[in-house]
Amino acid sequence: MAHKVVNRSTPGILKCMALAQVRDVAKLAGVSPATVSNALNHPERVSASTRQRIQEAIDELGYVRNDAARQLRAGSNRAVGMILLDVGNPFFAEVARGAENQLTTSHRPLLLSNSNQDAEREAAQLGLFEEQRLAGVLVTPVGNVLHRLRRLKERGTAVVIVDRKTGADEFSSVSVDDKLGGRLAVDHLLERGRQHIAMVGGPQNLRQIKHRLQGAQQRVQQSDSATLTFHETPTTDVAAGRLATLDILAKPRSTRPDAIFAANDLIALGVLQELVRAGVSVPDDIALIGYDNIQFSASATTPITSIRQPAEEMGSRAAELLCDVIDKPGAPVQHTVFQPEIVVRESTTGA
Amino acid sequence: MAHKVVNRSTPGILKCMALAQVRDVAKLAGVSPATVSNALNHPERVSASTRQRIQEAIDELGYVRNDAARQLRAGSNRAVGMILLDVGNPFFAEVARGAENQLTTSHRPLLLSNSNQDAEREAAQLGLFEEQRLAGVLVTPVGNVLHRLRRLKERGTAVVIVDRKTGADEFSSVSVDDKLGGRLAVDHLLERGRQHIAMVGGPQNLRQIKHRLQGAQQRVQQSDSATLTFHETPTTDVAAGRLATLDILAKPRSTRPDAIFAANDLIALGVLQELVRAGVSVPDDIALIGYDNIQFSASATTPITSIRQPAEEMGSRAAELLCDVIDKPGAPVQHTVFQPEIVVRESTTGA
DNA sequence: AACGCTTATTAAATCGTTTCAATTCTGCTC
DNA sequence: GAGCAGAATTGAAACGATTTAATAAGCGTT
Repeated sequence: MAHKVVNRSTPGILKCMALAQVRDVAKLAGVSPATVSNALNHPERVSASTRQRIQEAIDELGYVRNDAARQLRAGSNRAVGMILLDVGNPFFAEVARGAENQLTTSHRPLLLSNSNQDAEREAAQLGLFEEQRLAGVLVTPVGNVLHRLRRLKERGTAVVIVDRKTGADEFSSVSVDDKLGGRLAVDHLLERGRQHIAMVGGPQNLRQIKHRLQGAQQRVQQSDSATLTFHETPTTDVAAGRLATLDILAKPRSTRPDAIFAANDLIALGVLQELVRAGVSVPDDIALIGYDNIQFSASATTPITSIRQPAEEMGSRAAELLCDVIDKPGAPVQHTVFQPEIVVRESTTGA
Repeated sequence: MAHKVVNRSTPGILKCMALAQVRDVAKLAGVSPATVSNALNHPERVSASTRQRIQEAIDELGYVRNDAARQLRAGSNRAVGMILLDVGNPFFAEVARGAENQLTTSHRPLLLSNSNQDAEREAAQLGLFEEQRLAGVLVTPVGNVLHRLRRLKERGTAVVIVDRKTGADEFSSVSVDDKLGGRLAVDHLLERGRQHIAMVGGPQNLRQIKHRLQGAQQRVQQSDSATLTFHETPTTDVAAGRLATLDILAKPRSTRPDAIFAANDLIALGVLQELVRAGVSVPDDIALIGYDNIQFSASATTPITSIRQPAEEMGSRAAELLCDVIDKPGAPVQHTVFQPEIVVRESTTGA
């Protein structure tokens, strides 16, 4: 009898089990590819007995679905991507954890990546996400990416902004009132009798930091004696805090601040390290307050007062909003704004 | 004149620019889809003038390649995946950073995810990676996933094990000599005159921790007076360290250890917190040594002596090995074993 | 045994890109 | 201007899954 010639290198199983596909599974189970697909994606459509036979064939062959093909046909991808400003910062790690937990309950894989606060990297990552036709993206914008985000949205990818409220109501967002945070910090310092505050913080093009500074300035202006200076740092890590502190300590003693407000806790830790090394007493000589309330600020040489942001909750809420956007495309955009809280520790109060 | 009927909703640009594809670009640029593809993937095959025309069409339409289709046809994916034990642990974050930097130079996107030391999550992540036919995977195994990794390898996905040398020479790996690390830690404590050491550490099924314990035990056995007890914790975070410490402090004072060896720095920080809170002097009453030398251990209440692992280097080396495996499939497996070093700080020496 | 009616299964079309082989075009030599 | 090499371009066939609409099978009723 004549056989149709099969164009694959047919010895199949023997040759190289690298490429088992639905049709192999189907053949082994004695059904059609369509049935295999149904068994996988709509189990209720296929009888229990064939389902089992198919499962056995799958196990036997070690079949793993080719996601590219699936996606191409399905036209969509369940996964969502998240671009972090900096994985090395425990604050963002915690936000990511919150998002991940939430997404896991929605059975959506999360792809993490980080921009390192580099607009170019961010753009590259967005490009990847775009090419992958992800269901959604969680992003803390660093560069000028609004047009990219718009394009993503037009393409049907949901977008939620994390840790920053965009002016326009284009995207749902999760954020924290950074101006309030800045005010809280300064308020606390003034209450403790400090008058000359130095704020140390990463590049001003980071919205969050700019707002914290603005809040701080507002509060300072309400007092007629207090002063605020801003020491801009190129990055937001421990090293930045150390360098800035060296600068501050190099000044004549008379112009030294009596309090330092660090734009985040990593910077605060750096500041603390150099103050300790220079023999400056915290808080007696200089009080120190950080931002983010990462867990390490509580166990620092001198436990650091900090402005708490509900990191994990922010992540999970962002993920929740994202799922909303994905699942109900018509729904209005939503903004969740969290309130920062001050967590007072020794670095501003003394032992 | 008669037109062939196009099956797409043709108003195209007007209707919804969501779906510009090669054929739209081709039409606008007055060439065939094949040429567009060539312009994108093999620019040298297409003349400068058409290349430019195509580029203009792409910009005009906002065309973004559909990666699923590309992959399906190409059969491969440049991206590599990495499964971290815990993003919240700065050590792993730093390893990831190293890998990411290295991979960026090879123009390979990195997909991060974390298993949270949960075998089930790990398996799920591996499943995703498998379905995506990634070029390679960097993984620190937690569950029993050797068979999955083998399958990945058979399928053509490169695998490199991070932070653990598998017995068999199946996969290239990057690791640190954890037994030596354990010995170094105990050695240092004994040298400082400590005799009764308590090791506090996460689940023993984590290879790294088991090895650190073994190394510690070996060293203790070389002394006839020293003792070592092991306090197993279910996790490897700050909270675990705190809980274990409460247990230790609950014991009668006479049986208290005079030194604690924490299996990592997060645990060490937790231990330190509870010791401080209980008024136990570090290192006078109890010396403390951690592991990983994360940057926060240097700025703790009492700076913590720690065993340094070259995190970033490990990540970049792992990525390098992975690229080797991907690019030269025939090459032999390679193992890079880093040596840990002790970084001495106050927590074992006094001020 | 013919009839509806539900349930299981399948053949064939499709997703959007890349690639191969074939074709057209270009410029150049003799 | 015929002949030709090489470059530029293209039509049509993949890639591997899913889906739709159609077919087959089962099953109780009359």
